[in-house]
Amino acid sequence: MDIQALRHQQMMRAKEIIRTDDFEVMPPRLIAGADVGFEQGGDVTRAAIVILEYPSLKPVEFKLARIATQMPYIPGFLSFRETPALLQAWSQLELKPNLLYVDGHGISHPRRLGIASHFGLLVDTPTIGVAKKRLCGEYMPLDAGPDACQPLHHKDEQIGWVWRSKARCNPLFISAGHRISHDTALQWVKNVMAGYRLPEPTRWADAIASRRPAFLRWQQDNRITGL
DNA sequence: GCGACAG
DNA sequence: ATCTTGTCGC
Repeated sequence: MDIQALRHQQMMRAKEIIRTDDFEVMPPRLIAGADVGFEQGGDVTRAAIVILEYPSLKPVEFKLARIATQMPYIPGFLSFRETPALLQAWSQLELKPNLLYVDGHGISHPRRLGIASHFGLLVDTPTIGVAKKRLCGEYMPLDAGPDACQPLHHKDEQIGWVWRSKARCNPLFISAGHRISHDTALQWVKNVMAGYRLPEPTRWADAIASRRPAFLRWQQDNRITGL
């Protein structure tokens, strides 16, 4: 694989990212979370996308895709590794969300094309990047308390937010993905929190992609009750 | 040259 | 990311 070519592709596609609010529906009626996991020592990539209703935050559909892993993990090039599986899960969905939360960075990326931005561009849908670690940029130390927030900067521009979503937890790195502004991205993460460190769409997608026991139990229960 | 480095 | 038990703190 040619990293130089991928870097060039990122720089070109980053120019297509829309950083202003562009919701088809405001507020969105359907939101979604996307996450990727791995099996068998990394040979198999597993992508989950889950659709939730807003504002109830109840899941109404989910799809899981499994494909052979395409590429190794290289910081800054995550989307080339995870996007193929995500696209497959996306294509199987019967419902399409008005807003999608992606596990990883959006424009808070060295070339402004993290996985949330790249995937948002591919499926032409508003996206928000929700990452658990910094990839690039600098920020002022956060207050100890909950709800502490600082802008994330890189090369003299704001690329996102560092926000403590829950007391005594490490902060989240929130950034615009595609077709959304900084402020709206942060606002819509706050709008879908339910008392945990991660927003609900991300939490559900993670539970599905990683086969969490809590999700397997939920799935059993709802087959019986018919959801 | 050295350190940093989403998932 | 994934492999995994107990443990500390609210």
